Amino acid sequence: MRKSSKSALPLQFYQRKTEIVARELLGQVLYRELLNGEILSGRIVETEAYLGLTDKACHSYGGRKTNRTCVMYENGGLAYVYLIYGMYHCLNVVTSVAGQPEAALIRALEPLRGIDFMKFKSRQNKIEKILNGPGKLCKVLEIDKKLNGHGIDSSPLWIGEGDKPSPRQIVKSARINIGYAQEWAHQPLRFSIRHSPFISVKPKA
DNA sequence: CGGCTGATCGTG
DNA sequence: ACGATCAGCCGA
Repeated sequence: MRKSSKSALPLQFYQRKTEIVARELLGQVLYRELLNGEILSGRIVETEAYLGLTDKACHSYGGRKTNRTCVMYENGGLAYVYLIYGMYHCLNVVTSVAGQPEAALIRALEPLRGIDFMKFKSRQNKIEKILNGPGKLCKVLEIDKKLNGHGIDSSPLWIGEGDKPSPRQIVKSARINIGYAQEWAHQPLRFSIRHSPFISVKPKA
């Protein structure tokens, strides 16, 4: 009997302040059911908050509403998946309420279920390096634009309860690779689990 | 370990 | 043109 998505977090979880959601996503578990029925999963260890209209690093900055970004304008709880650098995808969860185009980027996971298969697929034997980056986790979990707009509370892609870190285990730091965002570049909008070997980039001291 | 580079293409 | 990236390669 396969795990159902009944354990998924309710969509209301995402319809709150984006920093809160990004922080509380730490420790929760992302599930992906593949076409062949296989279920892969990983514990979220690193996220980033993107704060919409005023955030120069956010795709919806200044109210940009395009084919790519329009899902961010929906109510929280949908997947926002986009292509980056012509070759990778990034997975976000839309946060806040309709008209507030904000999202939380899932940056790294601790592999849980389907580890052998994920090792094989990523040709990576070190468990810490299988899902430690937004592009890598999308590749291994087969997440692409076909999942854009998918409700994150049901198969084939959902998030369920996991082992949450204590408040003191949560590290806030600057977001990665958004140097162009000027004063927003150094805002502490990245959340990670302290000392986790599964994160993408170690926060500075 | 840290820094640099090319790959590759949808979006604006 | 450029990017919410990554693997590979280089030098220390």
